[in-house]
Amino acid sequence: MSEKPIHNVWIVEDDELFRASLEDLVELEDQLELVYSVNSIEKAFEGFETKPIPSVILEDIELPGMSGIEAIRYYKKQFPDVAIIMLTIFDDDDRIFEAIKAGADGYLLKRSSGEEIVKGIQDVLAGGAPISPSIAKKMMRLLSGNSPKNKETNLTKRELTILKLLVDGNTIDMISAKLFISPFTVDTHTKNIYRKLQVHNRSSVVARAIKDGLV
Amino acid sequence: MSEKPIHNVWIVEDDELFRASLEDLVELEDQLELVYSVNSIEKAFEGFETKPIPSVILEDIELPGMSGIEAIRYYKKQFPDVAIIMLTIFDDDDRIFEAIKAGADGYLLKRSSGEEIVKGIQDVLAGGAPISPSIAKKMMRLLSGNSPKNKETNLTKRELTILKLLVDGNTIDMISAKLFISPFTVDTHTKNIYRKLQVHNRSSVVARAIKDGLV
DNA sequence: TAAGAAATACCGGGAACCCGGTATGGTAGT
DNA sequence: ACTACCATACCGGGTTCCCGGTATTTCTTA
Repeated sequence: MSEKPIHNVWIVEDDELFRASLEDLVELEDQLELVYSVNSIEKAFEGFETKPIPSVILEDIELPGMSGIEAIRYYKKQFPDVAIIMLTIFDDDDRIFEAIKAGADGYLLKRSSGEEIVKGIQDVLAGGAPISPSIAKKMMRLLSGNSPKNKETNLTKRELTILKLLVDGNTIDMISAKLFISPFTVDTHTKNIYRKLQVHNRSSVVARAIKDGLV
Repeated sequence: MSEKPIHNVWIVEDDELFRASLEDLVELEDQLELVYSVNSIEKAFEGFETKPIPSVILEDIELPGMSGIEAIRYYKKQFPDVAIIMLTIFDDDDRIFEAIKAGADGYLLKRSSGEEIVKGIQDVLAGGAPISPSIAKKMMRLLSGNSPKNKETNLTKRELTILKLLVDGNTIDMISAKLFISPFTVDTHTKNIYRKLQVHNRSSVVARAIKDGLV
């Protein structure tokens, strides 16, 4: 076996102190080489032609200026094989989902230990996706759809049944036929669902039902 | 501040060797107390009435007999506050998604180090969701991959704008007012959206848009 | 057993939707 | 210059929704 391969690392982080500690972390690892470290996305882009191709980019998601999420797409376009780790202060950041969709490979909290961050870099290089546990919790909620609100909807069984059929695009008459009840009854249930969910039309009820994981 | 709280741990694992090493791991931690360790789900259920309530259950997902995923629901029903960590040999296990939906709190590979498993237990106790990086990769694919058509819906810019407003529950007249265009125009766009997405009513278009991540 | 919730059923009127048309000016590409 | 597409605008007729009511029959549960 020969030497372990060396991996180039870029850092994009505007907090000077935090960036300095990231730099230290990377430099202390033998198999990592810090090749570019900047405080804005705009500067990062300037390195596209001049700096060594990165294997890993560490990027703050809360950067001022251009959205850190938009930037992900550009990095991936420029360097298709790069692994991107987003860093964030907050674990309840709505941008997590956006970043994942844009192609981020990992998602770590800034309050993670240095050890955890280094391990995260190794994980992405091995093809894994390092995720801080509290962020993973968010992701799992998204996947399982059990958003916290869904426990307090106090919809009855019958109302839930009808709600599912509404979400599937059925009209009142269709539901009436499928459940063998009068269309008037379906109408009544529908009105009650609207009242309980505080919406006033079909579109909103469908949107609410899906987003809150009621179906 | 008094002593750190002690957390009860159950282990459900049929591989005798692996179970023994899990037992060792737990027993070596001061704040963890191994209170029940069995090799099948059936036996685990027997402990519902007689054994101390667990804070954490470590369970193999590949157990013979009753599905480990079904078991999750029973544990959660019996002990609503318990944190469940599933253990698996394979990171490409299709049951990952099922387990998450059933309410598992964490998902670790058996090949994880003892250190990582102990950290995982601490993570769930802190309300997080420990996930092995290679499994997290799977999850992220599910999250980002559930909108594959997203790029090829051939909706125009304007149609997308109107679609978003439709999903938010706006009527044609409201959209017309917001975009400063005639309601007839909005109607035309809506018809074109219906045709392109092959749906025939508001509910279906909202459902499609949300589920396919078009909005 | 009395009260309350759930499920059922009905009516009418105004609003909104769905669809099949037709039509025109602008703009991007070949 | 021609084609294709986009965004805009209009009409009419049938369908469906939305909301305000009222009302009866189970269930459940305190």
